[in-house]
Amino acid sequence: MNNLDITFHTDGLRITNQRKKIIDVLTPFPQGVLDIMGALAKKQIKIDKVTVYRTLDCFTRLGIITKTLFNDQTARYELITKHHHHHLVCNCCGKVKDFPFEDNYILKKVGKQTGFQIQSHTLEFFGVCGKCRKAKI
Amino acid sequence: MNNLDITFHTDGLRITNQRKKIIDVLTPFPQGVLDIMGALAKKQIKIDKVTVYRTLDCFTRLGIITKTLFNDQTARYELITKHHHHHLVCNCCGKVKDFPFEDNYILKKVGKQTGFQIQSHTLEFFGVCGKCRKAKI
DNA sequence: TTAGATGCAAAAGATTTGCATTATG
DNA sequence: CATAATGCAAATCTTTTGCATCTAA
Repeated sequence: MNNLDITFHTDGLRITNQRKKIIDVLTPFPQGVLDIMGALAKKQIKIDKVTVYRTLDCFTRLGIITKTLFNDQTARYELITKHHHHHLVCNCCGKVKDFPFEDNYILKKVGKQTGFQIQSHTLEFFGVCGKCRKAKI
Repeated sequence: MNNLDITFHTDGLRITNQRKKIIDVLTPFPQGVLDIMGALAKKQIKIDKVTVYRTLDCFTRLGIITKTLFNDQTARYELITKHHHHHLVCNCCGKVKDFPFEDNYILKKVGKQTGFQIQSHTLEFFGVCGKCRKAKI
């Protein structure tokens, strides 16, 4: 019995073929539902979009992945890693870069100052990447 | 001639009645399109939703307001103030609190480390506010 | 066997587009 | 008067819901 089993079964959840396939294509890098469907398609796997949405919601509630809204109004999902990081999104080519940022300090500070019990936060940077800047000159 | 005129006219934009009314109800506090429509309705002002969207987009491109996506998948707009701040959103009652955070240092650091030219960033905290926490006990 | 999961169709909700009309500069 | 802005209808896009069927435990 591995960690995944334990996490799932405590909530009466089931490990299905679809869930296994979806977790296989998830990464510690933010992907939209279309990205995920595409990754599945590449492997000749066909899973209904609704199932993908429901699975991602399930994984999010279990704390396996995080959901972040990007500026293009779509949600991105990524596996949670020990080292929490944030993102830089290029407004020009859409490339996404990780940016490690130690935010424990600020999270504690915010909680103390405001009385809020912080459940999640988002920190995203948007701009133009080096390559696109050069291309414009 | 005030600053608003200059900003507008350099782009061949026009100051219309609708734009004046909309700017009147904008605040240095994030509002969704429905909030804005509501604020207008309270003043007996009827402006088409599409016009509101187009106006907000125009103001955003002019740098008068910022657009941020909240966890409920809708965009919020707020007047840009000298003192940039971030938000705490209560997942329970929806209340939004400001949280001042000096981020010049981190912005510069991110730009240097990654070669990105940062254009905007979002930092939002989501959790449960003090009142809702007490209410749950 | 039985409740949770899936897939299809359809709904919902936010935002965008097309186009004829209006009004600013 | 030229053209930017508006309003209406309809389209688009992402995400959610309902429901019959399937399947993991």
